[in-house]
Amino acid sequence: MSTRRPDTTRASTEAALTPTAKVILGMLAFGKQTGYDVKQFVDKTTRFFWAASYGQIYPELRRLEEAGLARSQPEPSGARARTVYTLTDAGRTALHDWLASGEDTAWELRDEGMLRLFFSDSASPDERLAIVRGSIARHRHKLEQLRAIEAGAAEGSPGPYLTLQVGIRMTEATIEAWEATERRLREQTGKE
Amino acid sequence: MSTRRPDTTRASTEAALTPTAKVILGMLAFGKQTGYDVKQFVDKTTRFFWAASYGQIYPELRRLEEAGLARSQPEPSGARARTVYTLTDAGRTALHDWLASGEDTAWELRDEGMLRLFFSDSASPDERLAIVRGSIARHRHKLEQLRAIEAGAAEGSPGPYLTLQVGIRMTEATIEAWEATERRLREQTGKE
DNA sequence: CAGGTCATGTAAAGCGTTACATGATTTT
DNA sequence: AAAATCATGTAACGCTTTACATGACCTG
Repeated sequence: MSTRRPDTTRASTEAALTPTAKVILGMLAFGKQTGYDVKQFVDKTTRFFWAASYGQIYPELRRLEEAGLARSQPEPSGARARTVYTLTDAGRTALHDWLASGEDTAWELRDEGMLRLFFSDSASPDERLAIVRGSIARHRHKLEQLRAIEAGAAEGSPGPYLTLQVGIRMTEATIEAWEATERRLREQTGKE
Repeated sequence: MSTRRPDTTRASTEAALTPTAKVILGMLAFGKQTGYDVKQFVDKTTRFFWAASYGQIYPELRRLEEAGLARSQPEPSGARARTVYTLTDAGRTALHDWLASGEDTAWELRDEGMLRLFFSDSASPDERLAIVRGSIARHRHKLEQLRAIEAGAAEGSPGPYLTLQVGIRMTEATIEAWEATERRLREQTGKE
């Protein structure tokens, strides 16, 4: 098995998955059924590193069906409309191909706290300290949320569990990095 | 009823700064002069936590001037067009207000490696390991880039320097977190 | 004189959130 | 009976990248 690049020849006729398609495919494989379902679970789990909104999810579900990666069937609960989605074989393949292809792994961070610190020469020492403390507070809050998930997380499925562990360690370390900065600033200025 | 946005209340008439406005204001305060200049420096420094493209920068510079936060003057170098921007007092104030306001500190991460790990129950153990190793490789590469910046970074201006330190520590810890996951997987499967 | 850098910009497309709108069902 | 949750969707808007287009200046 050589390192097969996405050949234009055959088999790769499929358009690349959109970002939201990736979560949805995964969530459907995970047993999630409706758009609502997917959204709830995203908000409980992946949101820290991969968010999605209804405005993306519902249209994308339809697109996935058009593309033959998912199949929908109406399963109303009483008189309440409800559409259940399942992966097709093509969908399962697409998910697997994406998981197995190490290509173009997106990584993107938008951290306003870091941007503020970067420009903090335009602020007073006290304001700089406030920026640092603000970041610490926010990351601590995030850590609490992650730990809350941890508490209720069965170790049953390794994927989510391992991911949570990485997220927790990353966040702990981020807090430490910011705390080190705080210490540095306090030492320099001798401030409280 | 009209969608009332918090505008016409005098005291803080200024519309909120767009994301790109924040980098630009900071960069101008930092002594950067042209759009090109701003872009080069962003790519060398903040890009890891706050990116910006020409397609945003040039229009935003004009908007900032319209809003009275920046002033432009043509300073061609020879026959080559060149527009130099400077902060106005209002611009300096806006920058400072943003730095000092702890409100709504955006933090957003998009990490495809984590998403893959999350869904890796749909992959084989070997593929899961490959996902983890891919993440490690990518973060190591980023760390190298950060260290390269560090080498050439004068400690002169504390803001950028402190930010770089935070970034380096964060990245180191992220690598460790992923390596711990790799170890865990190797222990479980007894794989190479 | 070729290739790199300086310098400016635009158009189209993609991605994403927010806010709105609707109504059924379940829980308190 | 009210409030929360389940469930689906759209329209408007905002942000961002990508790809294109142009041309001057500098360095080897």
